[in-house]
Amino acid sequence: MLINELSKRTGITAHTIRFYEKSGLIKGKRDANVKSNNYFHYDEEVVEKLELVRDAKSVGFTISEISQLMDAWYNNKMTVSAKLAVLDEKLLLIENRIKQLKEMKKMISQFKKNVSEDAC
Amino acid sequence: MLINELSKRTGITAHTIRFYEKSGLIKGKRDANVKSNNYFHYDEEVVEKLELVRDAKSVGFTISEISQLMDAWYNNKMTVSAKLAVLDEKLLLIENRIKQLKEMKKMISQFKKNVSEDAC
DNA sequence: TACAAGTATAGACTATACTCTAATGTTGTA
DNA sequence: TACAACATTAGAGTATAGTCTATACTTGTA
Repeated sequence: MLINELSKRTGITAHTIRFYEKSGLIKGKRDANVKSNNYFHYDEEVVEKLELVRDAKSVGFTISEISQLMDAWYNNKMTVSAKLAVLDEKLLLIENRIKQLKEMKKMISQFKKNVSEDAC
Repeated sequence: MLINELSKRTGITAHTIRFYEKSGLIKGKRDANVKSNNYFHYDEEVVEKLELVRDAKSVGFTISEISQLMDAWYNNKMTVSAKLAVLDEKLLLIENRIKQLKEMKKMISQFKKNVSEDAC
């Protein structure tokens, strides 16, 4: 599919998709048979990758972290142990963030209680 | 205390503290008695606030979200129900983020399994 | 009193992650 | 064939959150 369809499929604008392409997160392929244009073609794997990008971004991963994660996912040149190392690192990061969020939640809940009591 | 001490107390650079002051997150007071300078003085509440800023930042809150949160915490002009509304909104945000992080964790764990199996 | 250390303000600079514009070429349909 | 819709690249612009520099004044200590 071309960029416009990819954009519709993922809900990510063509501009941003091109930005991700420049950043190395995804790669479109050019059709060697077609000589009249140099349009990029994207397959289902790219759709999958963009969905991963969206999920990872929503939990606060940076482009560079997502890039590492994608390598562990799709890069066949990485050794298994290198992939596992990246995945373990990200798991740890996620667990820490969950822990901090839970503390924040406790704090805010306590705060709600204080605010309510002050009102009486 | 002056900015240098505040910086040491919180581990946040004086530059960043001034940036937070400009952003409206904290407020130093000037001593009306002292006329030779216009140094800002900070109290324990500011230390507390900066610690909150640090915690909130680490879980992905933006300056503007933190600003809202601080208002619900410290602003006496806000009504109780307005404060509770802000706090509830932030709680929801946190819960969503935790949910997403847990999904991400599941995904990465599954991925670890796949990578390990592929290796055999 | 000299002078190092601290403080204030304005504004320039950086990094991240887009977002948009301009220029130019290609494709598909009335 | 006209022309709207779509594609590409380069590069400019925006928002967020700092980070740093320059300039100038103040304070504390040898």
